[in-house]
Amino acid sequence: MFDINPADATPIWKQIEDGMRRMIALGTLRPGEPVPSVRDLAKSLRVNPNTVARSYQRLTDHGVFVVRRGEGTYVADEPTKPKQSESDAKLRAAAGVYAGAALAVGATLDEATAELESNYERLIQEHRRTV
Amino acid sequence: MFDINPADATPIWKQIEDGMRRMIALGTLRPGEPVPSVRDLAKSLRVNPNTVARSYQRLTDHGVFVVRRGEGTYVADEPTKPKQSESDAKLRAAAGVYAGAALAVGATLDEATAELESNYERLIQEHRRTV
Amino acid sequence: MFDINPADATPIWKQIEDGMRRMIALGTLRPGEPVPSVRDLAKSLRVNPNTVARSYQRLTDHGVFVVRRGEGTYVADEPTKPKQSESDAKLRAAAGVYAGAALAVGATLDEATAELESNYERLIQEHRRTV
Amino acid sequence: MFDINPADATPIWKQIEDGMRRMIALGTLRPGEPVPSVRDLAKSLRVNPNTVARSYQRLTDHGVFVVRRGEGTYVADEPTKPKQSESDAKLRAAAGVYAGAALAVGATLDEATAELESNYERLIQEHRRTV
DNA sequence: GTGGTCTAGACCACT
DNA sequence: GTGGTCTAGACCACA
Repeated sequence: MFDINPADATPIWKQIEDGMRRMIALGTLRPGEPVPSVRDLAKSLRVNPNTVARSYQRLTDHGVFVVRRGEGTYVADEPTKPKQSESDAKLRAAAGVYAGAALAVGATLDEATAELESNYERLIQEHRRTV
Repeated sequence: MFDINPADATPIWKQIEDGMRRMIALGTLRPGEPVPSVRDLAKSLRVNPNTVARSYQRLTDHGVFVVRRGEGTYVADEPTKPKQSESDAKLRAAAGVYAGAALAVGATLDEATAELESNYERLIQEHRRTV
Repeated sequence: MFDINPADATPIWKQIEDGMRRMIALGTLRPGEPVPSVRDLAKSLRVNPNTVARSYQRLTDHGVFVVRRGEGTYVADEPTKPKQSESDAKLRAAAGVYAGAALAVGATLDEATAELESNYERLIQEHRRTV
Repeated sequence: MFDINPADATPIWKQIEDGMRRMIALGTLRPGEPVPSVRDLAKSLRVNPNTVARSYQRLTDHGVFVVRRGEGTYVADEPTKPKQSESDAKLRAAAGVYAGAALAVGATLDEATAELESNYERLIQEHRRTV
């Protein structure tokens, strides 16, 4: 569904959580649709099942997923939109980190923007491919 | 010289390392110039000296700083330019993380770019102020 | 696995780092194999875990070790061969120090060579014993 | 008279002390001969005079130098030969360090020996040149 | 004064 | 269990 980068400092459970949110945001995963079982996803991502379970738990807690007991896990019908303010804060924080890294390697704003665009497109393509 | 963001998950020693690299990249800190002593910087950042020492030592190992024993620490005369390939890889990795975060909160490419720009400018301003 | 010599002026963390590199160079530690946990090695060497961690982290930074989060530390699959030029430089520097010491105590080249050989063999034996 | 390598981890005062011992061992500096003044040597080596003074003090303490008040410092008439056992111990320790470094960079015994020889010769040449 | 090393112990996150 | 980070404090060597 998406790739896990073990070298990245980002916790794996967060990479999974973000990956799921991206798929929903992009419409690759639609409200009401089932999501892979913890075990299946763990196997396909070559990751510890506990780690996947942790991500699912968080997504469920946040109302993004719903669990139908005995059936499985599904994307919530009315995926709770995080408050705009929260999303903004997260985006701003992430932007600050990226800008700091770009300046540290001596990249210009143009270079940083170009790299952002290509990665943005790449991620979208990766998710589309999955469909 | 720059700010430490304790809320940021980025380790403090890395924030310091990146901050120093930024100051050099921006020319606020020039080759041959002395950098604050470990103890001074630790005090001004309200951080344990060991943490600052760790950053300094990494920068020294990478040839960005040079130590004159018993005297102090200085910006290297010929600040080793990291290979272009390495800088590119770092930038790409950071861009991937940011793009992923942006998509996860449902931000458009334009929004992500705008946020990047404002943060990029903000960091530059902060460093210039120090002069 | 190897001995730490507290009398030696060489920092402990460097003795550990070099010891690990030797074990890999000698094949006592093979690519992909796990290395002792930080805590275990610290206990067996009777050294503070932080000191061992420092060595491990340097080795990881240099691509000699890889960390699987939450699992443990392993010898990298393709142990990065340091550039020949770097190895040469290190060897030359070390040789210069040794030659200087030998001359300072009035040892002839033959004596210095003999002592080198016996120590070289001794270290190999010590590592082989570990197998 | 000899070179100081500030990059080398060996303390500068020890580099000076060893350098002096080498010059005596090689006969470039003979018993009864005067040695450069602390200030002159400090200037030519581009080193802090305190550092040179420290080396001279140690050499005087060990009976290698003698101070004639108001005149200057001279090589002792009967340079105290360090006990053979002490010299051996020093040589052995230095050999151990060098052997360890050689193995750590994956050098063979032949390579290590060759590098030792060339450095040994180099140092002798450097001292002879000074005459 | 400078940086370097080491210990001790705490806390955290990941698996 | 694993490694990673940070603090606190001590001691040392160097200049």
